Amino acid sequence: MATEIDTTTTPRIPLTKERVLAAAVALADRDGIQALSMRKLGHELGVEAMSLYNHVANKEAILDGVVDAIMEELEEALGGFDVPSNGSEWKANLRGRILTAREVMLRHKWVPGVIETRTTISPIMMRYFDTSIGILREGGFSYDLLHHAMHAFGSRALGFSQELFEPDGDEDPEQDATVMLERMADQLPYVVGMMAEIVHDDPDTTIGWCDDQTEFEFGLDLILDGLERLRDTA
Amino acid sequence: MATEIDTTTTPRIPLTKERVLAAAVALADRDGIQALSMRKLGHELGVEAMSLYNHVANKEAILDGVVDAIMEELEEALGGFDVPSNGSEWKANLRGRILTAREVMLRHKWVPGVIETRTTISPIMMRYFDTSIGILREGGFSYDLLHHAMHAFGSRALGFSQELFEPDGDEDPEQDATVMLERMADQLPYVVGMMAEIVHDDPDTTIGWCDDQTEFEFGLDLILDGLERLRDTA
DNA sequence: ACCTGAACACCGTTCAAGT
DNA sequence: ACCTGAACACCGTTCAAGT
Repeated sequence: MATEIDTTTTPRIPLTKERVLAAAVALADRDGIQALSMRKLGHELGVEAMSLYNHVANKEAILDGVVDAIMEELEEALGGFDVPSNGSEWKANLRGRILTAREVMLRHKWVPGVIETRTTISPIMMRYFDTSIGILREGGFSYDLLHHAMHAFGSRALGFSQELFEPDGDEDPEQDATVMLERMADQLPYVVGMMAEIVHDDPDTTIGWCDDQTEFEFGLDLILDGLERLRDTA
Repeated sequence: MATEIDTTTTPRIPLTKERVLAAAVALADRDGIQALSMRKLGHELGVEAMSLYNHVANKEAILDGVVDAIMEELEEALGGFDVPSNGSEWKANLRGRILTAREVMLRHKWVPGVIETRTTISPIMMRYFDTSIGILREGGFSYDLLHHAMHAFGSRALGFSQELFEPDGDEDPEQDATVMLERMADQLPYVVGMMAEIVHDDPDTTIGWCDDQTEFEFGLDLILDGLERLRDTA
């Protein structure tokens, strides 16, 4: 492996939980989340898989740990989790914080998938949500409406949204969406109609794929605007 | 296993792809998605795991297949995928279809997780989306706006939303959200404030857990209302 | 206190062999 | 044509043994 430490010349750096988690993040960034196994992670650190158990309880603890490591990266990117004092600017403030979270997630695209498998909320995650809630509260929302709002955001509060059917890297052209579309065109009148216009709007791309950033911001603004309206009519 | 076929008395029903997929759905319904392994599925059918490969290409094909089986169940629940002729009722029609999809997903809670791992859209899924798009189109939406709308719905179009941190069945009380909340109360002023009011609103439950159905419908209506407004101001 | 090697109980999948 | 048994290349994890 490219990043393996040369144990013959390099004096052995003692293993710590922090080093294990940092190596786990690096491994997932480089080779994808499916490459994050105890054996491969051990190999990356120049150690047997079983040695890792001296520093973390089990693999679940590693997955909890890497999510926390990413939350720390987000806290740094935001300059700390704080509720800004200009409460009336809640919309721009929340929007900006969510788009920063999105940047962090785009740097570690495997993180959303791991977050979805977590069953507990860690303290740092809780602090992130606390200040998100705080921004809404200082923006004049009732706790009742703001609670609904947090549910409405869902994963968007953390900067990602479920893009259903993200096409895989290894593309079998025979079961490509384009091929199916041609073959089923008569059964899919509205999809065909939509595609024709999307492609027209975006002449650079052949098959009119979507700009994820634009779509994310569209959905985010739809929710933010809707919440503002509910706040003002309550 | 309770549902295993008694091969000594029952004449052997020939294995087919349909029987394999039906058994896979039943197994996941009963024991959870993690129980759906080739070996266990074979055992359920009174056959070795390797026999399954005579009827499906591999495990991925089984996962594709069970999603399609659920989509067929949805098609039946909806009485077919059709675009109703009363286009002006688009909002109620789309809302009703999505809530029906949600009922199907609640009958098979493991399905959303499987859908999230799919990389291709199957023909039946495509037909579902085609008619969803059709409802919006006949409701007076431009293809451009309706395309954004589909992205904004995300998984909600299929009746589920990413409930972050769904608490697990096996609850370690020490890392329960309640315990952490007490311990971190001073660092989480807004969460504490919100909780105080949510619990007050809902005196039946001790810790003020959320009604997922209510929250799903809130988010859904927020998006539907926002889209209607955009359609009318465009 | 930390690391290792062997082992256990699982995976998905292949392949040659059976009927 | 369909099913089987053995095997391969992986998993996470336990445990006794090393230093």
